[in-house]
Amino acid sequence: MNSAGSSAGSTKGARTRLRILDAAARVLREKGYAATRLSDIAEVAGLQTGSLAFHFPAKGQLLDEVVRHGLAVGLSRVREAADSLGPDATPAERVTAAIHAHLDGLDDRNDFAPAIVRTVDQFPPEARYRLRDVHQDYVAYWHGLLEDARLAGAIPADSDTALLTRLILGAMNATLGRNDTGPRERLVTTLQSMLGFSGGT
Amino acid sequence: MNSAGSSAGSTKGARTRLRILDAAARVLREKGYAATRLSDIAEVAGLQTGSLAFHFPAKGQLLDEVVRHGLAVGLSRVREAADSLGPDATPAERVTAAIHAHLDGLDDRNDFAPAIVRTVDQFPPEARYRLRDVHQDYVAYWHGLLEDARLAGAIPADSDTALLTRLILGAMNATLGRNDTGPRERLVTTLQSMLGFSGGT
DNA sequence: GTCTATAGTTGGATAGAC
DNA sequence: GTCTATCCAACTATAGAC
Repeated sequence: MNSAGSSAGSTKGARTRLRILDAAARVLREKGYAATRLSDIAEVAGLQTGSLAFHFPAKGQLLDEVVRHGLAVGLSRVREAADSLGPDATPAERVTAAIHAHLDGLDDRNDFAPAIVRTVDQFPPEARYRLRDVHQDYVAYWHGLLEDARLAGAIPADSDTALLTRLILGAMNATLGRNDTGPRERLVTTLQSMLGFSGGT
Repeated sequence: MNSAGSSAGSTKGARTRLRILDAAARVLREKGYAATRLSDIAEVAGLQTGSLAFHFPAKGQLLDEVVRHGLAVGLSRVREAADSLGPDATPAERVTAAIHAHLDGLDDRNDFAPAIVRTVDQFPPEARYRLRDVHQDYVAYWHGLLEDARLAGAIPADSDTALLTRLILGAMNATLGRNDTGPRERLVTTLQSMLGFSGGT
């Protein structure tokens, strides 16, 4: 989820805009919402502070856009990972692929997902309200995956998949920035067992 | 975890200090680290901004103290809940009691635990470093509970309890501020099943 | 489209009266 | 132990040249 930029066919302005978003995600991840200064973003993006105003009217809108962009990219990555398995894949396999994709997004080399996980709760209430739809889209997609798995018998029939969705996302996000979560496979296995997986990697 | 104050036998200064901590926890919970102004804390505590300096030399130290105090109280609550079951209780019962206590702390009527969960990641790096011990104490106590449960056969023998501790704490903390997690009993049951509980409430 | 320069705020810290 | 008053640094936003 790094590199919002580098789309080839864009205008210069569009490319700069994406460079600013990349920079903002990085600063946001490192400093948090209120401590993120436009001057920091400008420096990382290689511009002067005043120049940001041409692309984004205010700090709030810029940071909103980081969340929108990050969640949109994140959802498309997860969706692609689950869908690319082809029509013969089991729901359990799709969930596992989604877990891998989500964990990949949280990787320390990325900026957007870590920035969002660490700082959504710091956004001012009005901003959180504006952004609730994109959040809901992400959660809803996961809920669909788990509900499919439940209906297919991969996880217990009496599972509350809406609740389970919240909890498993919380569990995954709690691994952010920890160096003590061990190897990826062990982590994925543990998450599967938390979901009540029976068979079917 | 509200009300750091109201200890009877304290001096006036000590009581004021606790009133300031209560106020700081509330503001911190609502606004996040950097957006928390000393003037807000002072207003909630019923003092003038300048008066805070008498009790805490700087904003950073005041907010550090919120985390220390909150985690110390939280740990003692969890410990008490698990220990008060008496010597005949099973490890699984102790874990369940601890889950209840942790969830109680996250309740919206409290300030300290929600403030800490929402904002630790916003503290400046030096502060997080200073606070790592108190965090570690909390996590270590939970790890001990889960390891006891594992050895007693209440959760699968091949569980990585260190990892499981991180994940289950993350799952519980992810319920903070959500209104859609349903009734408490369902939540606890789901968490138990995520731990791989077999029998023994 | 990006720069420099500045206006206008805000907020943490401090000094000294009471 | 708390108040008032003030200083000073930091930062967003904007205006206007290039």
